[in-house]
Amino acid sequence: MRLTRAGEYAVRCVLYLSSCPAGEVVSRKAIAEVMDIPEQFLGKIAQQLARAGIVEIVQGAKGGFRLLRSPEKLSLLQVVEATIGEIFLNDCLMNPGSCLRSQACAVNIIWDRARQQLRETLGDATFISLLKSQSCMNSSRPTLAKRRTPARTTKGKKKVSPATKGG
Amino acid sequence: MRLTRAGEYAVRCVLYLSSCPAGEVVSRKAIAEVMDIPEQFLGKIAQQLARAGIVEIVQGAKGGFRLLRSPEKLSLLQVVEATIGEIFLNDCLMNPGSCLRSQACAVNIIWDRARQQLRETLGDATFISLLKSQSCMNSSRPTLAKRRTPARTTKGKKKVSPATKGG
DNA sequence: CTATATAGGATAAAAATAATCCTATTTATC
DNA sequence: GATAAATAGGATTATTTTTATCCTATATAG
Repeated sequence: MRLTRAGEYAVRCVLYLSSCPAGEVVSRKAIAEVMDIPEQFLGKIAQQLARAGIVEIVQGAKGGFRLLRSPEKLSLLQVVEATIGEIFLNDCLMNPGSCLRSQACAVNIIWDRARQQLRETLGDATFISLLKSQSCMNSSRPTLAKRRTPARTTKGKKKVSPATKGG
Repeated sequence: MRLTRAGEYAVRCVLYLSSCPAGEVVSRKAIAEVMDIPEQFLGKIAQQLARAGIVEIVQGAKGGFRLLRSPEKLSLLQVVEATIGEIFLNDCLMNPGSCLRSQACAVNIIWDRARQQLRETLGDATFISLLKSQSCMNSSRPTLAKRRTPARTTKGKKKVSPATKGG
């Protein structure tokens, strides 16, 4: 009944991209380090975000991910569902054919109502609104959301030192 | 992000007990057969329902389960949470200590709102209301919810024949 | 006392989740 | 074009969660 870690990582990733200048390519490594996501795993997650048209993956040197959607119009729901699939809360809804109990079933009507509320709540939460208020990043990383991509002036790779990670 | 099968089974079990005369002991086997629940697994689930004070387990010959709570005051939420634990939708809420991102985090505020709505919706759904409207059982089992415990007049065990199961 | 039933610990099987490895391919830069 | 920097993506592995099932013990009705 919980958001998977992949879903959480996806949100973190997009949250970070949303805090960077629009259209900027941010390296996978940087996102992984700053947002505390296993880098290879982030690669997989980004593929799903790319399939959903949320990010663009730029290969090659200086490659990375670019946010394609404006944070004003991108919701938590879109990012989460791009990653874990459409949200359902129970199985009868998921596979109506597999279960004789699906139609006009009072229990499923409740679950369906709950599902709709959940999706509406997540759908109303845009990334711009998440950034405006305190976001996950702020409490653990110093003023991260306000920085404009740390790798801007650095040509070579700038490894985030473990010392500063603790915050 | 879905209700586990154990949770679904628990709901089915209580739904069935709710359809029986108050205080009646219904055998595990009967519940398992009619509601299509693996019998041993139902045993485990019943233990959790018993710990939560929702059912009483009666051992020995003519044993089984008895619903302790009135279906008017018993909610889907209570049964589900007795089985799968308190509902959380993400992990920061679950283990605030383990995650620096928990406090005043916009993302978690959204998840928390969604969680509250979900719990409220499930909490408002009483078993009596589920029985009054079409319930899961009705579409797959003939008028089950209206019957008053089939094992009433039968002394020996009455095995539900596979032929009638198909509906 | 015997048959009927559930308890509950241990264990197993299956599925989902989380991650990692490694080769291939793409791209910027020299 | 060569080279280095990056990601792609299939295959694989590890871990955790879920879903059971086995089996001995124990309780109860008659």
